Amino acid sequence: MKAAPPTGEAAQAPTIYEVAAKAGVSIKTVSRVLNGEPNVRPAVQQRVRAAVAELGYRPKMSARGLAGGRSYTLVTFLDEGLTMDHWRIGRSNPYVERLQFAGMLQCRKAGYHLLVELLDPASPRVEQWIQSTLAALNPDGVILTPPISEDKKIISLLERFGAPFARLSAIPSDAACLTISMDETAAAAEATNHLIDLGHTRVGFISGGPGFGSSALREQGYRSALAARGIPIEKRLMADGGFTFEGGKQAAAILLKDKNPPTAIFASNDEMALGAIHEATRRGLAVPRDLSIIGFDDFPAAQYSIPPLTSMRQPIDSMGVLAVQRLIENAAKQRGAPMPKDRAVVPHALVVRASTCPPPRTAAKRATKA
Amino acid sequence: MKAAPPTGEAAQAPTIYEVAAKAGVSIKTVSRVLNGEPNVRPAVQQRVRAAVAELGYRPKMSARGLAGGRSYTLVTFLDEGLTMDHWRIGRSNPYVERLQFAGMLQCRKAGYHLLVELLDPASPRVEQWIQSTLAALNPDGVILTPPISEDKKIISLLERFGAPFARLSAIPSDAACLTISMDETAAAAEATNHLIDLGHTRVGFISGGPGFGSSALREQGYRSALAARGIPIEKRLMADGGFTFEGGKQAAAILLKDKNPPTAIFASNDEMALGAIHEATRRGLAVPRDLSIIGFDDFPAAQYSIPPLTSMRQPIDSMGVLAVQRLIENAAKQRGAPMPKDRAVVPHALVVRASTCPPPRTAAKRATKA
DNA sequence: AGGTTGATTGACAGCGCTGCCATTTACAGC
DNA sequence: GCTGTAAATGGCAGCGCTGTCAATCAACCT
Repeated sequence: MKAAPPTGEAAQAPTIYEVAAKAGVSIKTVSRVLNGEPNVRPAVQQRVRAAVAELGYRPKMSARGLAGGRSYTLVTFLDEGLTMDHWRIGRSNPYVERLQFAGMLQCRKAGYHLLVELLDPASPRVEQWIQSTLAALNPDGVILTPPISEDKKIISLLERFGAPFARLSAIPSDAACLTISMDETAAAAEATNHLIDLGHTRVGFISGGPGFGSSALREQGYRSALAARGIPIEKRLMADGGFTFEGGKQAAAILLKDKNPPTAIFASNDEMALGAIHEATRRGLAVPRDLSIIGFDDFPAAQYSIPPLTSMRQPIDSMGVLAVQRLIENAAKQRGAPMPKDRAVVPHALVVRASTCPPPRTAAKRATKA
Repeated sequence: MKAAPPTGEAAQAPTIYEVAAKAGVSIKTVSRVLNGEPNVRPAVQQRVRAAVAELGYRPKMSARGLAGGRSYTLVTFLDEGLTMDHWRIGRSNPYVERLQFAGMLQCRKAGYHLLVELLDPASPRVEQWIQSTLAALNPDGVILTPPISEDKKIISLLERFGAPFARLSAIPSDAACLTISMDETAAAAEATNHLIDLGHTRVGFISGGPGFGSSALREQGYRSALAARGIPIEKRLMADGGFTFEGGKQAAAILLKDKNPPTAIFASNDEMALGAIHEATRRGLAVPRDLSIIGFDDFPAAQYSIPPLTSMRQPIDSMGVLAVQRLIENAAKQRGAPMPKDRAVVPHALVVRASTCPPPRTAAKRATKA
């Protein structure tokens, strides 16, 4: 009487017409209830919900996307080169894994879906690629992971295309987007202080590669912590590890073969810290007895290393959840509108495990093999 | 002249109408070219492709999905409980990670997208949940991972709903679907033989939990290998590790505290093998000198353990690629039709690293602490 | 040359939903 | 009781594509 299904056949999956018929309302009212729009009497809402439940109805994503402009989809862009490298050598990428999963769980709560795409910022056709990808997927929001989250070109492209996006672990810029990160500098300083508090004065530092904004920030934290304690900053106590396990190993090798090696090393991510432990162990140094090592990020692997790694936690899960939340909120509020410039700082925390302790009494006692 | 965009305004993203106008053909012809349908003159194809390239056009997924019934989307179902457990304790799940990534890469090639969903087989509303999820997403195919791939109920549900699906690492059933796996039994036998060939006669076995079809198969391979060599099968040389690190540790503890402990252990997955190494080391046993340990799966972590783990490779990447390929082929051939019952076996391979070697001369020489 | 077949193309109707606008209904206020 | 206003609904036109089927065109027969 109110509305009839256009198809006279028993459909495989129920459509909004069936629900409307069963509830005795128009499809538009069903739509209202489903989308939480106001001005539907409680009694009617109940009837609709009952019909929905009975039919096991769920609106078809593609139909919603086509009609409403909202795709109920969020996309995460990963750096193609970085990801493929990880992939080839069979290393997992905890950052991506945690982020993706946390994001997915959060999306689920809102009936959203999270897609993952690889993006090669160096490709000559990035612009075209981004445009067509956005067109095809029509995502309600985009999540940028490092190092892409720091890429000026990508950022301005996304801005130009008017896509709401969030940048993770990045230095705030004045782009119209949400930037989510921890206070890298403060956290790095705290990590360094942990070592100093333990009694170390020769504290080595392994930095990450350029291209990652956090790299510079963490180094700055290290420097400022030393400076604040009146400890001189020595170039020979610093080496680059490019944020990789191998790089960390090599950097540690350089630091440790010095005539006057550090008694503690702050590696600016866990992978490098693990590499450093590996290298130290290989050289016959006991960690932490002979050499304390602290990492950064507190990736899952940190708790299972030997010895378990002391690290500064970067709350990736929270960042993922927050990004998803805000992106969805934005989409719900004003479809298609870019996300207003904003900044969110998530709290970090020192996680003390077994890879750090006070320095050995006599530094000379250590036996350092070539 | 042939076709005009229905909207008189400059759209944000180009639609098929713009392309058609620019190429001077009807939208249907553009559609044909884009979908590789036959019967379009080469000259016309070229014009269309040029227009597509110039505009950076890509068909909108939702429109395609709505109109054609194909969503260009594949869904992977993960076991909710298992996944959440991994998640909470901060362990990564290499199986899922590799599968998902390999699948994603393969999807990309065909313009497809891979979604990941959590499914709780124990929920009283699974049926409803699956139905509505399939309705909402309308995926062109579903990938089932263990232990869900073994779940009778889920399988029959999927069959009933007519969704084409692939089961990974599962024992073939007579459901209308593709079953992809390695020859678990043969592989397990080969792993066992590797140990026997090395000279071991007391070979322990750590089994996985029930619910995983591969668990029984691997144990069978172990048994048959021993039998084939005339080595008696002893209950005390076997323990259950539930496919987890902790379980592997505990199982190893049980095996090693025996009066006449094994000189080698075959753990039926890498996680347990790593746990076994951990336990052995904790007890003062050197791996592999005092105790050889072989794993199964050859997960990425195997190559980074200390010592690097000898393992039997399960080609998860290939399985993911294959599943995606076949599912897409099926969708292209006959939209909506269930996948014909089929079986694919992917090749395994022994990867010898440093955790296995001949047994010690005198077993009594070993010092086994409680 | 007329007819026939098959290749090539276009017209058009939806797919299932939401946005916009019209309509109806419910309550105030006077 | 009668407008005025806001709350509740319904009607309907698409969103951008693909499927179906009809129309056109070219080459091939007899």
